Amino acid sequence: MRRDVFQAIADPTRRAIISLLALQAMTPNAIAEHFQSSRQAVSKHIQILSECQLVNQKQTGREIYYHFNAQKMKEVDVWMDQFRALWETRFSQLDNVLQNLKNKQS
Amino acid sequence: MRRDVFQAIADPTRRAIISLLALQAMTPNAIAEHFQSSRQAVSKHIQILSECQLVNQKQTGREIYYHFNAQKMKEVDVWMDQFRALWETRFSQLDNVLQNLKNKQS
DNA sequence: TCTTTTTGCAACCGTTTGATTGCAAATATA
DNA sequence: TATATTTGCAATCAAACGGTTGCAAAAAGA
Repeated sequence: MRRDVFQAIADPTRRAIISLLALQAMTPNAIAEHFQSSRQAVSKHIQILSECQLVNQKQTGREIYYHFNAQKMKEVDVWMDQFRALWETRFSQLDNVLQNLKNKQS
Repeated sequence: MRRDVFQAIADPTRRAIISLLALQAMTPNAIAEHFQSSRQAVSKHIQILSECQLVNQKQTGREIYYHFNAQKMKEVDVWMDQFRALWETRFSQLDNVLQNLKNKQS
C-alpha cells in the first residue's frame, strides 16, 4: 500500500478533490455532489488523501469536515526544485529558441 | 491507459530515472545499471515517460539517448500554483503557529 | 560472414487500483 | 421512540500496473 503524495495526486479525481478543499473545507457528501461517481468512491479517494496527510478531518457531530493540508503538498514542490533551474535560466530559454528553430527547419 | 505527467511521476523508479536524465542524457542500458530490476522493466518505465513527453529520444547508431524535457515537468508546477499561496503567505504561517499551539494544548 | 551488443516488443503473472453494491454505526430530527 | 441522515467499512469485479522471460531486429566489431 503505497501512500505518498505523488501517488495521491496521480488520480485526476483526487486532484479535483484537493482543488475543492484548498478553497474550502467540506464534508464527504458535499464533495461527492461535485462528481458523477458514487459517494463511496469519493470517500475512498478522501481516505487515500487522508492516509498521506494531504487532508485533515475535523468532526462536528455526525459531519466530518475535511481540510486541505498545504504543507504536505509542499513536498512535491521540494522535489521539483531540482528541475526548476532548467526552465527558469536564460540558458534553457535560449535552448528552447534554438530547438524551435531546428524543429521549423526539419 | 492514463499517460499524463502526474501518473508518470507517481512511481518512485520513474522519479529516479527522471532525476538521472535531468543531469545527463543516457541510453536505456546506462539507466538500467542504476537499478536492480531488469533492463526491460526500466525500458517500460522509459516508454511511459516518453509517451507523456517527459523525455525525448535521440538515436545515434544503435544507441538511443533519452533527454529530459523540463518544459513538460512545468505542467506540474503550473498546477501547484493554486496551492503555493497557501504556504507562502504570512497568513498561512500564522495559521501554522496557531495550529501548533493548539496541538500542544490538546 | 559470424558474433556480439543494444534495443524494443510480446506474452505472461501476481498485485494494486478505482469503481460498484450492500450494510452497519452514530447522530440528528419528528 | 421511530425515522432519516451522514459516514465508514467489507465484499466484489474488471482493468491497469509493474515486474519477469523470451525473442527478433538493427547496428557494430572480429
